Amino acid sequence: MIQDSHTDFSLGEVRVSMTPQERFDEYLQSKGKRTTSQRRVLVDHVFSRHEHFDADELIDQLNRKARGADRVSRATVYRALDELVEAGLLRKMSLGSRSVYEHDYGYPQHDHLHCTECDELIEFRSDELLALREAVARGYGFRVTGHRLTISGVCRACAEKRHRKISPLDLI
Amino acid sequence: MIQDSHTDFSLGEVRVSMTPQERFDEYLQSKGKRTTSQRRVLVDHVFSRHEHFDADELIDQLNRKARGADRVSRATVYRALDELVEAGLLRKMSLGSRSVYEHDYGYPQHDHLHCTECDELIEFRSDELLALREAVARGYGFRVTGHRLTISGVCRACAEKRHRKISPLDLI
DNA sequence: TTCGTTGCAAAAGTTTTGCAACTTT
DNA sequence: AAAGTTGCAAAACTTTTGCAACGAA
Repeated sequence: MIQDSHTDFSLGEVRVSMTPQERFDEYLQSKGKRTTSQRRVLVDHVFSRHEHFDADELIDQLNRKARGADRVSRATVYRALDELVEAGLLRKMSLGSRSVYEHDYGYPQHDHLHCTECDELIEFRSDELLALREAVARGYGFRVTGHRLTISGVCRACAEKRHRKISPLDLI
Repeated sequence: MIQDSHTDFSLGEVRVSMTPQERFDEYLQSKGKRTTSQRRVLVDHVFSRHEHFDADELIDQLNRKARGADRVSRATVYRALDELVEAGLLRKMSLGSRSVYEHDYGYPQHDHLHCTECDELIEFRSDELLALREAVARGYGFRVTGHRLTISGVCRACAEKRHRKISPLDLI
């Protein structure tokens, strides 16, 4: 996970010159905040996989992993997630009642297909969309800082599951 | 607000042949539900203006309007909002901690520019986006049912406000 | 009369916060 | 030592729900 900082570091596709840990430390320093074992454990865990997660899942995973000395409390997780978002390491989105987080640092800009049956999030990239958002914004004198597109529907797997359950005759 | 049902009814741009009230009644009937004074008051109020609103705002407005006999309780407002969404009259989105609602029935498909300073929502339409979403989905064998795009940034008014406060010299 | 509806208050679910004890710098 | 951080429990918020009284069909 942690590498010599002179080497480029790859998470997904974008190459960056610091590990998430290093980048977070930098953020903390710049804010007069401190590097603690809780923050280290949390960042390490969050960037060891590239899945979407919510606060509750993260809390569970951390508790299962480290029941001992460096447990991270619920409150601390929420506080750290806010910091990671502010530091630009994570992106937050609301997908249901809970907020969902995903990697931002070292990960390319993308949007999502959201399957409303199984809740899976499929990522996709579209440069056209970036052009479109600029074109729209220009028309309103709007200064864009970002966007979020979620296309909802049914993923291939769930569509197939349905077909197996519903006989073709039922569809007439 | 209420018109002869043989006349077309216009809310925004799309012409429909029933008032929201009529359409809601139809939905209620089809579900074996009943037309009550609370539901009438609520639908009437919601479709008397074309703004985005959340449950709390709506409850306040209704209480201010009708303090007397046909008050609508908090619980009933939440229950009715769910029904209006299911009936296709309203669309629900989560923009912060609260859910925000907007007209769906009789109103054209659109997306939003969201100003992060003043929270204003500016609506826009883009046919290109509809094409884009189909193209993307096709690539994943995904069956689209809808989408939501929110472009965030700073609206013209807020950008100007900033300029007035910050002298050009500060920007160097 | 039957059965859906309402209002209330309590409950639920997620996130935030006050505070005393504890760590990092 | 000074100042930020943690964990806990309580609080804050939004939304949902059980239930008895009420109202529509």
